[in-house]
Amino acid sequence: MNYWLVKSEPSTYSWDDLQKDKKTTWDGVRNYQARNNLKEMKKGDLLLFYHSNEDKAIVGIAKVSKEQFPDPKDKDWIAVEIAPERKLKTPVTLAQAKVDKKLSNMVLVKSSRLSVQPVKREEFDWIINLSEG
DNA sequence: GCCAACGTTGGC
DNA sequence: GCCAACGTTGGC
Repeated sequence: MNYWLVKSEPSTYSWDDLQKDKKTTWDGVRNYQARNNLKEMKKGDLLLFYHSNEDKAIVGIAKVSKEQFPDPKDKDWIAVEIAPERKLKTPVTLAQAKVDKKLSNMVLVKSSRLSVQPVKREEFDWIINLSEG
């Protein structure tokens, strides 16, 4: 079981949109590193759902409901399907992650532009702990 | 809205 | 294959 983080601008597609839709095709990724991460995703893997720009916070947990398939908009790229797992009780902000010793090595902090990134199990668990104690 | 950081493109 | 130019992302 692996853990990931995906980013979305809430004005484009928010956590609430995902909860409303019950599932969504995570397509439109046009970056090789991000694509490689998409390829690694297995059904049942958990994803942190991060709101960039407006919130700059991890707001929910989603899971991979369908493994890689061709991006419907461009067959040279791939997509996965994700479904909401649950909303975090309190969002964990980027500012929190930056100052937290356990999270300061996260890809989110180190390489902020990557839109699909791996998360370590310890990081994932600690984020849940920060959010829900 | 600005701009730094980074990835991609294309001329050589 | 190098690297300058360019476009995009995303924090501030």
